[in-house]
Amino acid sequence: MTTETRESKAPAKAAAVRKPASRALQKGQQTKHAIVEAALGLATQIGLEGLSIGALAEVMGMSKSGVFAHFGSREELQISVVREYHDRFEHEVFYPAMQQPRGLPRLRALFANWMQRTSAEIDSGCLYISGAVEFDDRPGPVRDALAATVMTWHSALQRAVILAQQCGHLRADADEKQVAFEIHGLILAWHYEARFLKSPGSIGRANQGFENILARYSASPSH
Amino acid sequence: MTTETRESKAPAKAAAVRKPASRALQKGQQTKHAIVEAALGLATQIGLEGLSIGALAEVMGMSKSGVFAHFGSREELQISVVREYHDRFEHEVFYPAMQQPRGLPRLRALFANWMQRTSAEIDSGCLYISGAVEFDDRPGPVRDALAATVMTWHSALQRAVILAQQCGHLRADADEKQVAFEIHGLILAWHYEARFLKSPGSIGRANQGFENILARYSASPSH
DNA sequence: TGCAAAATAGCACGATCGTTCTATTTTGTG
DNA sequence: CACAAAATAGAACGATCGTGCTATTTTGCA
Repeated sequence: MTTETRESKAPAKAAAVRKPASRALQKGQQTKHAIVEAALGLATQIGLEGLSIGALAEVMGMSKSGVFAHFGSREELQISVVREYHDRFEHEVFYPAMQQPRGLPRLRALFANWMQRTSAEIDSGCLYISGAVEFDDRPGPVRDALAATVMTWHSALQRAVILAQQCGHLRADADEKQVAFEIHGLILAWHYEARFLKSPGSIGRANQGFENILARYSASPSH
Repeated sequence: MTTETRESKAPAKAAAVRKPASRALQKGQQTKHAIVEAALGLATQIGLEGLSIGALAEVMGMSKSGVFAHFGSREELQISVVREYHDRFEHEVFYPAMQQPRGLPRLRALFANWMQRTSAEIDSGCLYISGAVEFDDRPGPVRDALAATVMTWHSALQRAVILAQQCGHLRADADEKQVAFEIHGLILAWHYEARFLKSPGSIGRANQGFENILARYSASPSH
């Protein structure tokens, strides 16, 4: 759940030679980050493909070329948005759950944080879901970045399942991919019904479905 | 699972006065249908929003305005595509399953046909899924048509669950919305993993998940 | 075979898109 | 303060979009 070797364009001497405290030619970086944040807000609403530099410039109160110069291409902007989303997802879902003890507590925390994250996205939209639809047959670096990010998260989820098995909380013969698949389905169904169909009660069905999955794969007898 | 009162523009006398057999000013209708079919093919690949009249005209070997004249607006074209998709879904998934006896056989057939349908869409894309993402925060007649169509299908699925309960195949205390929710999640997760992530084995996980759901809500003891 | 009507083509419009180019302003630092 | 470099603005480009307008072709029926 880590992604290294980014921002390779930054000159190495920025970290080597510095005078007062630790600020080195940062004005560009911080407005770039502000642009990415605004772009993420737009992308979660209208999608990565619907994200346009013109609309982004208007939100930022800048000129199109001023925004464009930070990325060099629309694709690079989209990739930056994907990375920003990945970082937020990591900090809001993954890291907090990692502070829970291994096994069921951590798995529950992962699901609860995931639900909470998606809950906030019922109004704004989830980039992992909309991006998957937009780029499922559009090969290129954006799709690769998106898919790599999602698969990193899925691997983390599967690892939590395996740990729960090793702790004796889940049946040892359960397939961690199967468990993660079914959990993923609950999130997707919830997002679909809540955000698109706007059917009430879907959050309860997602939570109930999670309990059903735990009960099925639970190591404890009966129930 | 029926949608009446469509094609209201057709003059009523077309069905009243006819000479030879039963063909009345049909050239326009049949090319319109051909256009909608081609549009559906495009929309399943690049989405309803990505569907452009120019690209559609090129595929059809027609002029832009020639295509446009059949619909009067892009929205009307999109709605026609949604209706065409609905019809196909009905004929490929719903109607064949209705020939199975009530209860588990029919529910299994619904899921199997749904899977088969989605399986064919791993290459082309599913309009109910991509459309939901594209129009989840874009109100208008296209969204309404899409949502109504999906909810019709969900109702049909829930009705099949209730029938299975009445047949004694499923537990009477199960919530049909909960069962349909979990089944829907399996389809969504499969579509996501197969079409976007391209992870192998996801079809088996979807089928396994369905068996898990049936086992959970089965009326028969143990198992 | 004619003739009205339907179907289609051709053209142009304003708007928006990503991108490039060249000025101009702002920044950080000697 | 001065000066180089970074950051931003402004204008323009070709392309594509949906749509309206007017011709032209094709159709169906007397």
